[in-house]
Amino acid sequence: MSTILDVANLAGVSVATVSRVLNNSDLVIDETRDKVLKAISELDYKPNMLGRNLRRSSSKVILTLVPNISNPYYSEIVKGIQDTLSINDYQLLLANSEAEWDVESKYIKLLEQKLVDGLIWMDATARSKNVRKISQDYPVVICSQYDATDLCYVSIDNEKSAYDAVSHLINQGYRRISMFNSNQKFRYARLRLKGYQNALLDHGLEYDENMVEYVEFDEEKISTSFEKLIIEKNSIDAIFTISDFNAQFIIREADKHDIRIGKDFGLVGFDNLSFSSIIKPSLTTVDQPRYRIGTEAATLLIERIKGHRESCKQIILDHKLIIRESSLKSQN
Amino acid sequence: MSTILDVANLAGVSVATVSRVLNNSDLVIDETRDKVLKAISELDYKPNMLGRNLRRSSSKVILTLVPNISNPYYSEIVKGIQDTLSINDYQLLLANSEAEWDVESKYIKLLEQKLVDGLIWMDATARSKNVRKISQDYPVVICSQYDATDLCYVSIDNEKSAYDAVSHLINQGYRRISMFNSNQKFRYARLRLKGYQNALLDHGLEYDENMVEYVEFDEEKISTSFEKLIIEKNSIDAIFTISDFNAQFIIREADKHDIRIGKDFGLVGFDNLSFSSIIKPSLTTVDQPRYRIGTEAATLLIERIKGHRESCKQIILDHKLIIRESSLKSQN
DNA sequence: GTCGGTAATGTAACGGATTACATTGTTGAC
DNA sequence: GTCAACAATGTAATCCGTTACATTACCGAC
Repeated sequence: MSTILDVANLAGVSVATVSRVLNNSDLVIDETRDKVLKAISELDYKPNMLGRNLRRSSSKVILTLVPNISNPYYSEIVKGIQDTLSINDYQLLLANSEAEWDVESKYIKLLEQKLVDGLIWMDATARSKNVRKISQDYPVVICSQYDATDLCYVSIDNEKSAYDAVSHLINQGYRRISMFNSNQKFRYARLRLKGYQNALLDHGLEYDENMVEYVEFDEEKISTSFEKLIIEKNSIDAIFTISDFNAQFIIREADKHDIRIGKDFGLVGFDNLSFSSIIKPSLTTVDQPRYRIGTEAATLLIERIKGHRESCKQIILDHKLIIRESSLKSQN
Repeated sequence: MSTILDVANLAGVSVATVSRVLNNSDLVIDETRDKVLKAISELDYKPNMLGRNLRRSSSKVILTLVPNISNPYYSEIVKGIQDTLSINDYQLLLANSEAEWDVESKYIKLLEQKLVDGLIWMDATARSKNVRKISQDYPVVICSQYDATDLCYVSIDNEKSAYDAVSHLINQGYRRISMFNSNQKFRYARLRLKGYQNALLDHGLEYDENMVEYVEFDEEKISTSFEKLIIEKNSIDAIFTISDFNAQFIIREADKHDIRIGKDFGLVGFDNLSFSSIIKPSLTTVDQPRYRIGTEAATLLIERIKGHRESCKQIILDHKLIIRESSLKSQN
């Protein structure tokens, strides 16, 4: 593996000149440049970024932490991030955080250790204290809603969107509405729970904590929870679930039990994943401007890296309730 | 941002000693170690990996190129990779290659530039020549089937698996079988096309290139292709498609046209994605041992990095045709 | 012909860690 | 008491680029 010195020697110039050629400085006359380029191609020389980055203390690489890359919700956000970064000459790398602090913290080390220049952190599960600490010390943008003004984040209003979804079910005539939530380590999960509670209370319904199930993104747990609520309690008539991803499993379960979703049973999902319009019944869901979340986050991050301290902003984008078949109610 | 020198000064020792503490050398007496550790925590010192990696010329980071992270097919492979790497003290980063050489080549630079130690390259779309060149020069494992013995790869037998799928349709009684393929830049797509052709010929059916559509993973194109084949030609009675992902859209289209899949129309997908057992009708598909593909690839890569030149192996894992409702045929 | 200015290139410090080798200090054998 | 052996620590070279500053060479103006 050849180094810049090898190139310099072969071309008969100094390393400085080679470096200038590499960095397109206009201080090199064409003749010299040609000699250098010839040497570079002859040796098949590739600059070692470890050296360059050490000197520049920057890598032009951004890391995005995704709790679960197999959840299509995130991929559209990532696309937004990718497009924005690539325009700005940054490269994007992804890491699957599994939504676990142990994993998250390992990847955050890449930031602390200067291997990446910045971090877009989706649905951080770390404690607020940790999140705050890290994002004070390094360029970080969080994709989820926080209440602090000293953090950079992009999100929808999770509480309000859950409120809207549940209110819709109530307005349709459903009364015993369960929530299939995800782990409370997710801030969005806590916020949406609040929205669920408030919607119930505001419409004169009682909040019963036994009606909330915590199921993660796991088919089996959903099946168990569903049976428990349906069979043992035999009383719920609708579910608001944290993700369309879960909703597909709920539909399947309902089917097993001959429960007709969109007729005697209401279902509202979240995220407006592509299949939600395709499955039967089509799924009422809350749409987030996912691509835009990505572009905004990337833009914010780049500003922060450039050092605009004042760029620490909080961006809340609009959500939209998309009403489809699964939340209709037959008049009986 | 403090450096190892700051720590050394504060602790009243040399940088060498600090480095020894950092690397758990047993050449440091407890008293000194304590002083150093105290200084480290006092300064909140984090070793700069750019320095360390430059010296060690290794980053302990592996890159995996995924054509499309939103395709759940890849996520299970990634999980296998992740688990294996993490046991071996490597970190995994992902990149979305969009299955485009322009993007791929940008990320491959990270390898050439020593920012990552190795690459797992899924469904490389680069020309064979490029793939071969890169994988000769750097530690690379390819996840897809190649015919060369000088490459490291892990895959199923794509040709055989397509052959099996199409033979199954024929055995069920379907005769006018179309293939919805993806872009021929994918090697697996070319191999599966071969399998499709051979299955037809071996069963005395004619191969008609107009029966093959190239649709990518795009709902709209699928819709167009479907209508073209169904309405204009009004003659196909089955589809073998390259991915379950596409199959879901085909099901939807068929529904629009009142075509009863699993009765008068056969459909076989590929990959056995989680939803394929859930949708209606449930989908006949080809299962690949995805997690295992990941673990094998990661194991191979680590061996290559360790320098076992002889570790350049080709691994072909077993596939399995999973027969469900979508390929049944009513007796009429 | 001399001088100033500038264009082109070179020299060497630097970034932050690791580590071979050098140094110091301690212990134990004789 | 001397010396070898080894433990603990320090010094400085090294990894590979970048870039401030130094140097050289050439030009035109006077």
